[in-house]
Amino acid sequence: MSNAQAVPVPLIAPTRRTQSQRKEETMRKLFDATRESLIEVGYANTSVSQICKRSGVSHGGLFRHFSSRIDLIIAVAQDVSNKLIDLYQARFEELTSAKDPFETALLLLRQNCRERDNQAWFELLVAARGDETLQQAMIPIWAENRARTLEYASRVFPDLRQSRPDFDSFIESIVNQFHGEAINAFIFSDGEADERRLRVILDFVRAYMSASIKE
Amino acid sequence: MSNAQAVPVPLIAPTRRTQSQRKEETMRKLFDATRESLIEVGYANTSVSQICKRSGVSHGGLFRHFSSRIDLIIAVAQDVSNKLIDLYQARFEELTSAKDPFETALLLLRQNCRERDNQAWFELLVAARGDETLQQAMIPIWAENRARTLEYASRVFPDLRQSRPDFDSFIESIVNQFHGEAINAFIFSDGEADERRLRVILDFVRAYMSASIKE
DNA sequence: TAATTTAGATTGTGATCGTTCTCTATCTGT
DNA sequence: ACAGATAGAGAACGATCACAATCTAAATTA
Repeated sequence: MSNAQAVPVPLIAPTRRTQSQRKEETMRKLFDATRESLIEVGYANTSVSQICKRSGVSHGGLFRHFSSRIDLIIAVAQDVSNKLIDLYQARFEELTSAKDPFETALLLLRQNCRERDNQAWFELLVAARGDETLQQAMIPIWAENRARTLEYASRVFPDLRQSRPDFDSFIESIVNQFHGEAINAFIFSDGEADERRLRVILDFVRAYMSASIKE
Repeated sequence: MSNAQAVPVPLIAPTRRTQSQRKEETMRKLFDATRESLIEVGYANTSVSQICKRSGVSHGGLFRHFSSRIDLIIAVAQDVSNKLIDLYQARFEELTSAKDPFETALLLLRQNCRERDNQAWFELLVAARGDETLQQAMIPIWAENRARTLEYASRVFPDLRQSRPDFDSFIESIVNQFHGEAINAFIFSDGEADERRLRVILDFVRAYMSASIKE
């Protein structure tokens, strides 16, 4: 006992944080763990225990901040949507200075739809069918996601958006195509077939553009 | 007790059936109940109890014919795929005598993607990500579904298929678009926006056709 | 018709589900 | 420094999960 208590500094750093810091940090852990769980094991296997195990947060910790599992899921849906929108924005902002904006835009759009977080997004879209509460909560989140996507697209091609009343439908049909491709990729992905389809769609885009110039 | 046993005919018809008839009938009940459950309450809620309740078959009856829940799910996946393919075929066979085959084909294709069974199909596609066994089983089923779809499309437009090497990619990109539309419809459906997109795609199809004639 | 096999119903089992409860640790206002 | 409030840990709850074991009904074979 000669040198005991000589240095009272605890080995585990106390890391003094405010209550709101503590709260936000564990909520962030829960968000990340839930999103990862949705991506890796799917909605059906994203249980409370699964989330707690991945986040390192206890059941008690989880239910302090969320009154139910579905409440957390909904919060994660909003978070995932925000992340995806931010990615859209960041990439499309770069795009304004691209050489071949049409092809580059198409590639970036596809890249976004193949994003890791997009898998969580699809899990939530499909799961919403089976859960009335989730579905109701998803409607505004989904609407915002859709609107912001169109917003950035029209920011890249302002003239086109001006001259063509069907511009939004045009963009959405392309996005839908990549979404369908992403769903099928859940089962099997054929890179070459993807490339061939991209060329077909690029023809489609160019035809749409040239038709616009004609008018 | 005067007239008791006078007529030994049981009130509940005995309906004498062979063993294989009995077997097939309950398996059909299980298939239908599972498909309906997938559509109505989603994959996450399609439990063994749920299936038994809907089909009127007991747990014991279910596990006599399927060694596990996932075995039944896989069999249902094959069944749903077959139903969808049969629908494709039936509708496209009618199509060969249509006036405006392009627009009619597009409408029928969209109709197929909006089919009730297609919701079960998407549930299975997405759920397969979270279940290695299901995913492995889905690969050949999915591949067959994809191949047969292309087969019927090329049967309707044999000349186009001949002259254009990218015909398959062309068809698949359109199918993908409708699939993406169907996924979004899980949350919210905007009929007018769907119509506007259909017109855009119809322009796309016509452009593809006229480009073909040019060559 | 008797023996055997197959179909199907019922009940039970251990694991896991979402949620609640109790208790301790940490932070905040005084 | 002390009291009150908030954050988080962990055990326990009833319900439900996939599945197994046991048993009865029906069809087949002899």
